[in-house]
Amino acid sequence: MRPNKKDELVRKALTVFYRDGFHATGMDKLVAETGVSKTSIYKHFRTKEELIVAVLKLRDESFREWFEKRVDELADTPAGKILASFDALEEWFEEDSYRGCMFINAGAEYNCKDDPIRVEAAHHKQVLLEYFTELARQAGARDPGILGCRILLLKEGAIVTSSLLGTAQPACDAKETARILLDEALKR
Amino acid sequence: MRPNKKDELVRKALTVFYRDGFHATGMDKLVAETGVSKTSIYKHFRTKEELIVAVLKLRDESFREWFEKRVDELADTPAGKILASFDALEEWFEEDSYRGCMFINAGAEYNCKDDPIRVEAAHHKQVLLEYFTELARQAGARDPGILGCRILLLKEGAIVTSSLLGTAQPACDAKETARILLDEALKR
DNA sequence: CTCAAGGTGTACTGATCGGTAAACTTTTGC
DNA sequence: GCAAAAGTTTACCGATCAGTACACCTTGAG
Repeated sequence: MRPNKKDELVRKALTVFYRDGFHATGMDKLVAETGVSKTSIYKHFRTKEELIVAVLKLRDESFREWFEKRVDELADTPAGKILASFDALEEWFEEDSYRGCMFINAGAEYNCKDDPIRVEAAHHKQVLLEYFTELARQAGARDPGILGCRILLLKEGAIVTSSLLGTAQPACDAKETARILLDEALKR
Repeated sequence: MRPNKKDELVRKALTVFYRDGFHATGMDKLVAETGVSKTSIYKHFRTKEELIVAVLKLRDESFREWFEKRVDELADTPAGKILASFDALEEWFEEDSYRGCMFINAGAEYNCKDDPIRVEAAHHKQVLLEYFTELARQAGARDPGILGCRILLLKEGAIVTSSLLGTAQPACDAKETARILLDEALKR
């Protein structure tokens, strides 16, 4: 299997895991949906967990790439980008395939706190926090770390709420809330 | 099995499902941990899903009972109760057994949008939204519905973040954020 | 005491779980 | 062109999955 075949396996596995969940997706289903035989899968990944970690690494990379690119398209100023984040989220929520945040879902299924899957999920959130904190700094927030935390809270809340309630509305609520926090962080 | 035995089964099943997850908890493990034989379990619940729904109904009831009671103990005024919500959450986050929100976790594992498990999860969030909205109304918020939404976003965000990052800190961040939103909703 | 009714534990079902052994086919290096 | 290496297929492993058949035991009524 050529190296790009491995990437394609991970890419296809990502789709299935995201759609159906981790425990609910057996290796046999993965074989059927990716077209890659089980033996080949186990040539590249020693266990299902290892495959899941690879899937999460890809997800981290591609989600952030998409998100940051979309935010850059939607706004020019740092403050504008913070608000535009929620427009980008809204677009995501409205996709038919939207199934919440894959890292939150992974954390829900793998609870042992030093599980590599959970570590990967925590890492993703940490990197997003740094992204928002950097935007907050560029926007001139009084305390960029605190504003970053707050924006992250709104983002996570919007993801969970929109997923469970089945509406993209929380993205708008979060955006208006972010506007208030931004004002507060810039005044004086 | 006497009726209170059934409740005890659901209570014990709740502990196991919350600790280990839904798909990762087989009926055999449930038999071992509850001391109730499989035959007896299936006398009361036709399927595992039906048992899970019963567990979620109990969780909804007991969580809200604990939460609202704790908030009432911590504050007297409606605005104070909104802020005290995050103190109550912080206490929850610090429990050793804390494993995030059971409804978010359930939604992560059961993605089919009309699955009764998912419906139960959505219902729980809806009821909490009404709780916060009512507090916002009593506090004299300009638009109680909007403030309620925002507080809910903060709560969900804090739950997810504290669960993945393994720290109760997001409860404090969310509380300070709620204070800003409250001020904004009361001014003028 | 007897007998019926309902709750219980044991042992099992076929299906699927994650993972592997070994034969077979394709690709690669020389 | 030919052999070694890499990838694939098929068939299988024991364990566990959700769910059930049935014998057993307890209980309450007469």
